[in-house]
Amino acid sequence: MKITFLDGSNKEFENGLSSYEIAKSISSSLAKRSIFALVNNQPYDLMRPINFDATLELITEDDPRSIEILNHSCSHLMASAITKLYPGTNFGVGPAIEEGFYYDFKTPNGENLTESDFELIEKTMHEIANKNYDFERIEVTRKEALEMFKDDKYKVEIINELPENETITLYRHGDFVDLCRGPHLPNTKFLKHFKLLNISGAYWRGDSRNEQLQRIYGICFFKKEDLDNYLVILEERKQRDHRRLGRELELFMISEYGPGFPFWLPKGMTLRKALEDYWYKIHKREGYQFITTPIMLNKDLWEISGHWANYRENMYISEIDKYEFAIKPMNCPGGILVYKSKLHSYKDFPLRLAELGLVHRHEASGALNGLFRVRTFTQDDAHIFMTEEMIVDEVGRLIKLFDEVYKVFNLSYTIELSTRPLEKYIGRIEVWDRAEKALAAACESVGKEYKINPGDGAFYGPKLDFKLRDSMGRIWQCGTIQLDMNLPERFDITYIDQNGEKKRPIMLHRALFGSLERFIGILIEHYGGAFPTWLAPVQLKIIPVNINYHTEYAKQLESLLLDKGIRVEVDLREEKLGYKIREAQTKKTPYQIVIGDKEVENGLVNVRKYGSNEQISLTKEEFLDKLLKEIESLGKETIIGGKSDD
RNA sequence: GCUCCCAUAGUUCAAAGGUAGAACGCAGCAAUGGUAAUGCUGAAAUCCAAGUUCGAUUCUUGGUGGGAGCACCA
Repeated sequence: MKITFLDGSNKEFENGLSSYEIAKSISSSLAKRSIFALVNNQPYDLMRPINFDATLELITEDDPRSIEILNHSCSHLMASAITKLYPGTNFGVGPAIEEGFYYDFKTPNGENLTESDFELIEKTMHEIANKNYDFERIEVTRKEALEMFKDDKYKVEIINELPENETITLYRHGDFVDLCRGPHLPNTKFLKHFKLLNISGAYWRGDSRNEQLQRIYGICFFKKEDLDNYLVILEERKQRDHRRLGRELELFMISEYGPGFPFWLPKGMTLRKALEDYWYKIHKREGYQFITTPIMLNKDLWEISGHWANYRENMYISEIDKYEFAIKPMNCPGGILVYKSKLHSYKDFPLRLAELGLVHRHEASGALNGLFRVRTFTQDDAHIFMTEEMIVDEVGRLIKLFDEVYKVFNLSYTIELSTRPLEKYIGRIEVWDRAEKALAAACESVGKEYKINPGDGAFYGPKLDFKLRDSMGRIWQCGTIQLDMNLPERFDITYIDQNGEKKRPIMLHRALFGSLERFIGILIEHYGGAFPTWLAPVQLKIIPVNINYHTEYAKQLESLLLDKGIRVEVDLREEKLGYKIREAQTKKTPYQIVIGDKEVENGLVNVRKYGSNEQISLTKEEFLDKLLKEIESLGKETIIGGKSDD
């Protein structure tokens, strides 16, 4: 057989040689370091014989692609250890994931394992791995597979769902055999530096109607230092957690009397207000009009909108004067009432009605998570009414706006286009197809990549979702652009076209931040609490060296800055200078100014930027001018280069 | 909602079947200072309910709240 290598060279080999043997013929150290191979770009076990002309790429442990194989094999190792400790355990699925691996299982007597079992499982894993078992690939028929796994109902279910013509493969190390597509490591000896991280429940096949299995997450690396580094990173992420920073920086709190109902503290409210001001400014520029709609409306309205039928279990409902009222879980019905309050012409389009709308949703208790998932939040919502021809332009314009705003925060994001659900959807398929094409075209028109998320659209229309990442690597939907083919019908909204005829407009929902709560949660973690000056709750701390001699000048400076809208505080406490400096730094105040004799005599300020040890002397006027420029430019122009926490 | 874990001053952590100790923060007093913690003194806590027990904050059960994940979702 002829094997072609990556560099384009090729060589004849005896049929049936494995990648390992081919590697060995080139260099024994290459063979040793190789983890798996890509044969005609298909992942192949290193020891699997090749019987045909093929291209061959050997993947060594230095290649990031090998880490997935390592983790996948480690999940098998864990399963073998659990089987040894709890014979008869049934296994669900056990893949490698972005960070590490997991395996779902159910012990024979249904006893639940806990974190305290990790030590023993890890020890057993090491014992098995140290036997240096080869991972053997075994091909079997469906019948053989069903016979082998007859005691494992999950595996039987999986086997029965494999396509008829697919070769069924098993992998064995030692006496443990698992149904698996592979590929795997050549040998368990690579599995040395792993750690089990957490345990939880997980529904079989990801469906809450099914029974719950146990899931253990773990992670594996080739080198000990990589594992150690990872554990340090986990620790650092905890330091960045917005719930922790929210408390330390006094931004928000959540009381046990209102789970999921955050309180904004003065510092957090200031930050939020800065964000809202920015939001108003750009939306005004983009031609939006602003409204506020009531947070509570009569049940009849929710019956028209369909929420009463479809969303009731998430709504807070109250009876007033014998009528049922619901607190709004969404702003759209209110926005539509505003639209319907007058007759509209095609000349009004696109009509953009924006609202910082406070909504309440009764989310499941287990879903709550700091500011990321709450039961009351403010959506930076807007409803846009237009004709179908306007969709591509308007959505393209929106994507550009979203991009501009996320760039201000240096946030990276991905776009997902969610299409028509397979079952639960309303409207005609042709309309859906056109709408989906329009959203895709809008992305393309502004040169943005998107991933298609088939079947994940809302029942009333397709949508573009903008996903941001938190410090734990979890992805959260923030921005969203949704076409609505339902509410315009239900509310019978119309406009008058060129010919004086009544027509049905297209309606679009969109949110840029998604919710202020979630977005600010993301920002807290993104900046690690060290906000850019324009957002920081306290932008500037003035610290007099001696409160008896320097207070007057400090107060003068304060009123000069306050007058320009700078958020400034003077620290007049009877504490030592070092103490106040330390606090200004731990609270991550963007700028601190120290006022002493030198400054008072010469009308100067001594400035230090957060994260920097550099001190700069400027005149008051010069400093103010630069500070205002920095704030005005949203941080693009800075006074002094300092460490940025992005 | 489900599985597992957790619950002690405002916060972060100790300790114990016989009512609990520290650090930071807070209050008072002293100290007047040049870039990350001045000293002393003080106030301050066992989430709620039932059970076991001579005695429970500790053990058991239930509730409430929190964390990780699943499911659900901005």
